[in-house]
Amino acid sequence: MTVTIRDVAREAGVSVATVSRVFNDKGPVREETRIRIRQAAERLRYHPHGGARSLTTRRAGMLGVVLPDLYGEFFSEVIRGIDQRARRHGYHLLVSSSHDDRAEIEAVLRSMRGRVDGLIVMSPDIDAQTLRVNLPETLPVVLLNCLVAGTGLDSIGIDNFRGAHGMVTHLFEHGHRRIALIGGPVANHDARERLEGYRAALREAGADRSEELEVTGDFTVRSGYHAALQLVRLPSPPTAIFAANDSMAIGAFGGLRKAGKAVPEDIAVAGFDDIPSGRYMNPPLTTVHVSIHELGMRACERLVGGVLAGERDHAPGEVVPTRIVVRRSCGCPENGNEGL
Amino acid sequence: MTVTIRDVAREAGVSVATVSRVFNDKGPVREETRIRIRQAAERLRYHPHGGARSLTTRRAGMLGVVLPDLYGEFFSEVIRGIDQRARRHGYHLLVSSSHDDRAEIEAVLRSMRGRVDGLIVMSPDIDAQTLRVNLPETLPVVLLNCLVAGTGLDSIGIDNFRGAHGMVTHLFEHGHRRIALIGGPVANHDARERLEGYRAALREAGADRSEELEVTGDFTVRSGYHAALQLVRLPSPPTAIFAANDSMAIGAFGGLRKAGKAVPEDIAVAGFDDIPSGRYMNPPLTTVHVSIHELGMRACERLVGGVLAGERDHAPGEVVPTRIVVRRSCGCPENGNEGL
DNA sequence: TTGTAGGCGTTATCAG
DNA sequence: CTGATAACGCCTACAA
Repeated sequence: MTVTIRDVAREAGVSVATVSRVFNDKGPVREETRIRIRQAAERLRYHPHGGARSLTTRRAGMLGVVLPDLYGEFFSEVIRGIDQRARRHGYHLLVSSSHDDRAEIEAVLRSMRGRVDGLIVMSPDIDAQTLRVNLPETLPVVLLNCLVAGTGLDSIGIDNFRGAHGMVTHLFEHGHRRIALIGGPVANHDARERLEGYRAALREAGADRSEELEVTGDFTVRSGYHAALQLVRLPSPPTAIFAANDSMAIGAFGGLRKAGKAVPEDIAVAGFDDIPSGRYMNPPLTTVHVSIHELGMRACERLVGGVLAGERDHAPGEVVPTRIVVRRSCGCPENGNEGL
Repeated sequence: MTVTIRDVAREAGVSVATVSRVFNDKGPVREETRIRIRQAAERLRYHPHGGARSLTTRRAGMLGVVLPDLYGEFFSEVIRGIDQRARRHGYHLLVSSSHDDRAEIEAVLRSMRGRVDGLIVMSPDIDAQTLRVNLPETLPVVLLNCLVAGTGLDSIGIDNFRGAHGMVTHLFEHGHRRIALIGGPVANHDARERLEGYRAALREAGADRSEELEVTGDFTVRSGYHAALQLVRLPSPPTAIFAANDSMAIGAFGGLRKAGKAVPEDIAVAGFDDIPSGRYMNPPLTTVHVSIHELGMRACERLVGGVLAGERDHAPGEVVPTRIVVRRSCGCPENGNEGL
């Protein structure tokens, strides 16, 4: 059916070993026969079979990426970061979304076995135990934005606490006393850390803290919209809203507009993530910048570093820093040139 | 090193064949031994080796996706659409960005060989000839948004001409006589079709047509920004701007704001693609809706249909339709409930 | 119901 | 420089 190395060998009148040498630039081959083999291969339209190759070399040249979903700018960016680094090291990406379904993620992990040299897993809800059971011990893994609780697994994440803490403090310093939070899903790791950062900042600053100021969303634009509506209807509404991600902040824009409130004149808004479209909003969105792209790159470097070097002594739990980007939506004087 | 089927067989005191049967639910196995094998496998933490398996079964369970880049909402959406369909059919995705570098795309294609059961290729600039040469004949391929010119390759794309034509006509019908275009890269297939749609509509309507109204961008926000600036400075500036994609339209928003022009009061703006963030702009962006997600799904279905059925008689060149979505940025009365 | 053996397409080790 | 040949990990007739 398919044309194999054997066919080429026969066509060129040599052994398979020699053909293999030619296609791998390994070992000596007389120039003359090399050419003959190349020609034979071309004539037959032969292409080496990657799968078979990796069976013998014990190297797949492939990195697995498991994400909860493939939706939105965050994932797009993280994949891009990983990919960029991966190809630099000669790897391809095997991506898969798990939809956070436990059975499905197990299936995904199993199917990765024997196809990838390493794995980057982002699955905010899955417990690390499930990971271990479904993976061969020898497969290097880097966790992305997950709980690390005691597992020996390497990981990398965002400095959520500091980011949220910093933003809330910023709002406080600019006069806001009632600062509301539109939080993410309670089960989500990042969301929890951002919530804690928010609370800690409020506590330290001595600002209002009440349950009614904490609304829970699910990271979607829609949920931000509704949350904002809910907040403005409060007897004593907030003067500032901090959304746990940009999508919800953008949704909040819509809700506030709907409610006849101007941003930032009536209510200040800030987000988290710094997704690309945030800066093109009107007003441009103040947010906590996370270099998602860099997060992906670092995760990949970490994995490849581990794979190649077989190191086991990274400090597990690397955290990438965040940075506050002040644009117009919080009504504070902008501190940089974050325009076009 | 790694634990293989042989180890399990030994541990359970059976032959490899029996172990294989258990793991594939194929052929009869006594319940008792089945359990014994399962336990042995668990004890040894055995996981079947996908690569080896696909070597014998001649099925990789994997679909290759080759994209020019992984940047932005378009690619994110298209991958998502493909993935959703792929997993429904039991396939995983092997994604790779080619960066439109000819040498690199060849490397990618070669490395896909023997790892995937089919390929979805989006590479607006690569000629189909390059594809053929670098791929085994037997590998099913679906082209995405590419030139199809005579190649026997299956393909799917967007109805760019009709979309652009429709939007320009819409603007004309609402009183605009000087309608500018911010076009995409000349080498890009979609961009060319959109340009033609724009010109045809202008011609048919009898609106102004002049070179100065056609500015070339590169599909980035930044290029839209500069293009808009250039257009407003014209001696006789346009009353409407049609950008060949949403990103450039969003950039145009910025440029017009900078120039002190109000959208849509001073100048109407429309885009193409209907990326998610467009609807959260202020004003919300009028655009040509393309179901990118669906584009991905259809491409995948097409591929899988071909792979499974071995059909060779699709009508090649399927085109997914577009739809005009009127929001506030063009200043026309909205025709639907495209709000939140 | 289970085992044996050949093969999937490559690479790698040794002899020639 | 080149050629046999044994892996690589698994599946699948065919035989028992």
